[in-house]
Amino acid sequence: MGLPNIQLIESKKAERAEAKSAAIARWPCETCEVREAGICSVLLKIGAAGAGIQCGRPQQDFQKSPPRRNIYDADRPTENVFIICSGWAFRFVQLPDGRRQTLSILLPGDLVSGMALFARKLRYSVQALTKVTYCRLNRAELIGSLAAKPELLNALTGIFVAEQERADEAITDLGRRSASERISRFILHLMNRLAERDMVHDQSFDFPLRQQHIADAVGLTTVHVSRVMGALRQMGLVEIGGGRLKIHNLAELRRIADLK
Amino acid sequence: MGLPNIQLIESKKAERAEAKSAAIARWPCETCEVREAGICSVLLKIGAAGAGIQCGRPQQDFQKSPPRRNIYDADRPTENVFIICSGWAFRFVQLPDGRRQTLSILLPGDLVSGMALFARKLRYSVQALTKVTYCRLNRAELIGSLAAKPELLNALTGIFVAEQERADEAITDLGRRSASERISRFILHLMNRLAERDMVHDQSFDFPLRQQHIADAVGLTTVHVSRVMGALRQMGLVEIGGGRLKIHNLAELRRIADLK
DNA sequence: CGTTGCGTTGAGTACCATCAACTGGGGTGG
DNA sequence: CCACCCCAGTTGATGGTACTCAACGCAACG
Repeated sequence: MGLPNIQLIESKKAERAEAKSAAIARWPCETCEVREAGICSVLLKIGAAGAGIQCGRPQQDFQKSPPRRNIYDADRPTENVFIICSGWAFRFVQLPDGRRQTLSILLPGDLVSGMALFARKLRYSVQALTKVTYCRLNRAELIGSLAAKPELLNALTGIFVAEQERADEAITDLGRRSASERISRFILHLMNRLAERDMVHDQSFDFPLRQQHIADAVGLTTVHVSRVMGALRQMGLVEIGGGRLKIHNLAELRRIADLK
Repeated sequence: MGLPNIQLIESKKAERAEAKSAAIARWPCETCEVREAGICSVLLKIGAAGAGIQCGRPQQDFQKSPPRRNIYDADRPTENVFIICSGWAFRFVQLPDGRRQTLSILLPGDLVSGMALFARKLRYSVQALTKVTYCRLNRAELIGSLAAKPELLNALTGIFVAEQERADEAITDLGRRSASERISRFILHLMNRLAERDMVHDQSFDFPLRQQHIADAVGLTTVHVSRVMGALRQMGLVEIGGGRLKIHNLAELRRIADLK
């Protein structure tokens, strides 16, 4: 009784493994590490229910981008909505004279922006910061399934509210806070979002940003970012290197950031 | 044939006038000057159709506020959503140390904020800037009628997108633009919004803002606002007085504002 | 006629930008 | 292997924008 059963189990395992690797090719969501984050969990649930999103059109709907390439250019009409699957990206505006402001950093599981659902053209561009894989969804299709799927509507309103609150916070930071406040808040905010994705361990996390990216996000110059970050490092609050950031003195960093 | 008819007409006129003044007491929307602006037109259409919004519960749902009083205090739970009927208001955050940032100026016809629909507590406060009348709608009721009323959903998504775009613009302004750019953009943006309400004539419009309000909106101090506005005045671009602002050189102001 | 709120102006300063030089690491090609 | 370059970051010097503190004018108001 022993051996045959074991063989059976092994062969089933192999079957499943095969099925899985086939699925990987067709459907990266199956193995996605952040599939429970953000809007994806809802989309997958709906997709599983059979009716809803046609996320499964395979080759076209999952894209890759190398670092520093624009995923979307401002004001270009598109029928797609983007979700970041892996890697980091950011959404930004560039003024004619070259000044640049990034509006938000996009992490795995993030919808590029809620308003992308309801507008064919966006005022900002989206650029890959690391190697990025992202998912393109058809806007009209998504909106169509919105009326019939209250969970989706709920998830979206949640995303809208969060985005708007974050925007209000950014306005306050840029309007009224000093450079060191802005930078330490930026770091802590990033850590919180990564922690939600279980991407922080031992107060240390991946940090692929150049100082230029930080500067564009907090409205400063790279030179000044260098000075402030240097000070934070010298005070023993953070340590940066090898594409990672580690926080050594969270309490003090939070104090500087004027948090809680 | 002549006289009797005229009397009839006159008496009907009187009837209608009576009915109208009764309606004013119960339902200020009837005579609202901005009833076609923003979300109100949709709400009124739905209300007229009979089923939807119970905007007509009279005495409780229309409120007045004197200047400088908070209509809503940050983080206080509420079941209401606000719409500004007349007068100016603004939504702002106040940091513990007293620094203040206004997030948006609210004009007649404005929904206080789209996210107010989906959150019981808001991170910002709302304050009357002039004498204000505003309408309180029940949040749950409004959301309830949302599924059944696609026009309402459309209007709301439009408002969401506009708010988010405005927020992105504010982030860019505060992060990357100089004081004079910010102030001239602020003025021009305000003029555009007032023009949509037909409240601009001869490039002149009501301007009840103190320099403190401008400073809080554009992230500067009152002293610096005074200097920059003084310069704009001295260059002959604008004229301020008697609670009104008049633009004398639109082209040059737009140039300074880096618009178009 | 004192008070209060708002705007203006001046002097001095802090913060952050700008310009420029220099370092160190990583890749590339000779 | 080394020379070279490029990129990111650092550091210094200098300057400008905007802040702080303070005084004053002015109009509205009780």
